[in-house]
Parts: sequence; C-alpha cells; structure tokens
Amino acid sequence: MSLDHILLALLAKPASGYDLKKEFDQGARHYWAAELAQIYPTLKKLETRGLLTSNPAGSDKGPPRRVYTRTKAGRSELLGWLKQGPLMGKQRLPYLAQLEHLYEADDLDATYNFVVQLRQHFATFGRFLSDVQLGDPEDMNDAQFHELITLQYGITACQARVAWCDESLDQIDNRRKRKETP
Amino acid sequence: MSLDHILLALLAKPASGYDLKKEFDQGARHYWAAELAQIYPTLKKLETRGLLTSNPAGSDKGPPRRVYTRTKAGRSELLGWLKQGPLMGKQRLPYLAQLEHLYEADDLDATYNFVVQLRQHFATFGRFLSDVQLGDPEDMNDAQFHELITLQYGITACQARVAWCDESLDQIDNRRKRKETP
DNA sequence: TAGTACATGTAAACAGTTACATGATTAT
DNA sequence: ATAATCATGTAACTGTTTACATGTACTA
Repeated sequence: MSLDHILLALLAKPASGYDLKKEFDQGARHYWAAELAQIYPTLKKLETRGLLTSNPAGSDKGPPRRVYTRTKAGRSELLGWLKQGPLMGKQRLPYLAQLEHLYEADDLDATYNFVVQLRQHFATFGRFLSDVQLGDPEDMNDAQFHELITLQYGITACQARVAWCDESLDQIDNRRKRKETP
Repeated sequence: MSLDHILLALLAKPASGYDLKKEFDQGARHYWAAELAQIYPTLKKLETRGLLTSNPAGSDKGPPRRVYTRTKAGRSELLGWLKQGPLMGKQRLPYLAQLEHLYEADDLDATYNFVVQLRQHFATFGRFLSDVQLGDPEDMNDAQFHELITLQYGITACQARVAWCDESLDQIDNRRKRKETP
C-alpha cells in the first residue's frame, strides 16, 4: 500500500496522527489525501510491525497527543519502496467519464457549462499551488528541492488542464454555431 | 459510486460484462479502469435496482454470455449523475509521493533516473493515446465529439507531464553540477 | 452559550484487488 | 499436449469513507 509508505516518509520528523492529517491538507500533498479515520489505525499497524515507535506527549489544549517516530526498520522499509521505481497506480477521473457521456443529455450548452466549471476548478487549484512560495532552487536543501519539483508538477498539470478547457470550449462553441446555421 | 454510473453510461448499447471490460482496457478509458471481479457483481446489483435488465445470449465459442440492457430508470439515473456537475474525486499519484521523498536516498542520480523512467512512461502512454485516430470534428456525431475532447485531455496531459520531466531533469542536472564543483 | 480547534479513537459500510474455480473453443 | 481467448462467477482480503463517541480549551 502507498499510504503506509507515505506516512513513513512524512515521519522524517516525529509527529502525531493529527499533525500528519494537517500535512495532507496543506496542499503540498496535492498527490494524495487521507482521513484521520484511516491514519490512526495505519500508524498503529506500522507500530506493531516495528516500523514506528510512539510515546504520549502533553498538549497545550485538548487531550494528550501520541507522537510517532520512525525506527531504523521503518527507514529501510521506506528506502525499499523508493527504490522500486515509479509506481503508476490507476487514474480515476470521474469528471472525464461524465464529459465523455454527456452527449446523452443531448445539449451542447450543458457540455459547455460543464467545461466552464472544470476550468474554474483547475484555475483555482493552480492558483492555490502557485501561492506556495518555495524560493530559489540554489538556496535549497535536497528535501526542499524535491518538494519544489513535485509542486511544479501540480502547477504545470493545472495549467495544461486550463489550456485544454479553453481549447475544448472553442471546439464546443464552433460545433454549436454549426448546428444553429446548418 | 462512479463505477455504477460509468457502466450505465457504457451500456448505451447492450453488452456483457466481458465486453465492458474490453472497453475499459481499450485505453479510450484512460480515466478509469475496473476488473471483471468488480464488473460482474456491480452489473447484478444494478439489475436488482431495476436500472438494467439482462438476458442470456449464445456465444460462438465458450460459455453463454449474459447481455445487459439499460432500462428507462437506468437512463434517468445516468442523467442525474451527469447533471451533478464535475465530480473531482481524489488524486492518487504514488510516484509523486516517491519523488518528493526521494531526497531520503541522498542520491541525485537516483532522482534523475526516477524522472527518466517517468518520462518514458508518459511518452509511451501519450503515443498510445495519440494513435487512436478519430478524424475531423466536423464529420462526427455528438458521441464521437465528446469522445474526442476526452481523449485530447489525455494526450495534452501526457505532453505536459513529459515537458515537466524535461524541465525537472534540467534542474536536477544543474544541481548535480553545482554539487560537483561547489 | 455556541462554535471552533485540539486530539484520539472505533464501527460499519462501501470500494476495489487478488486469487481461485469452471469449462468451451481455437490455434500452435 | 499446451496455451490463449472466450465467458462467468465467488471468496477472501485490503483500502477508504462516513458516522459516531469523547472530552478540553479558547474565542465570539
């Protein structure tokens, strides 16, 4: 599973389940997301496998925290995962499934509006990612440099999708006009 | 769930589970994939919900087929799904998780090779999608037109990823050279 | 006093994968 | 003979989501 290894990777520094959830939500993790209900049991499982250790820690407000630390075994498990080469997984893009079959609605205006909404979504998310400023590659350590190129993936992906939306809107509009005056 | 609705959409014309699996594998379905072990029970479930009907049909070779047909209720369920607007789902890109944490291996050559492998993958898949020739938009019916713009998404996404790989390889190489001669 | 952020967890349901079982037909 | 393709299905497992349960401390 990937979540196991992502948690192992995120635990380069000790953290609690709650901390890790925030890391997923902070958008730098545009490539994966996880709920607390999945994170807590996964951390426990990793601890029983000896890849993490945990100790309770006080908290300023609210209940006590449980902070997890990666073990040597955890680190070598992580390195093994990294050495496998790129894991491609499966793409799941429900909006493309919808778009491909939107001809069933028999309404090009509906298709046009659908793509307008998609464009809006990609543009907003692209702006969100671009706002994460990481500075000049020359001043970075290796961790920051790897974060930078990963973030650039997200930004260029959004730009390419917006461009595809614009191109598609043109094509839909042309088709619409051809239907009006046949 | 999306698979329910994708199967409903694919059943614009009657087909068997086996036929539908081939449609997923034919790459035009670059946005979703499913195994037979998931397709067969899902079709049964859709039939008990009254969204599909099935009848057995002979086969030239091998055991008899079971061909599913969409009902009126099935079509309106589909239209309801399409009318919801774009469903964004969650991105799961394990290779980006690996790349962001590949600094742990402390080896820029490993990072470089990783991106070379990614580039190879995206380029190959992009060529595979480009080979699906659909012809001129003006001669198409609405179904083919929607298939075209969906396919163009896949092609431009691959091109953008290859461009990102090339840009990243440059940046990694620059960093490598800076480390050699500090 | 109501809501939000902190903080951890469990239970049940749903989604998806891997492995297995069966058996016919066609090509090598 | 052996493998590939056709064709359908089940069982066990793994992964993910939604809903629930608990309780503190601070802010509006």
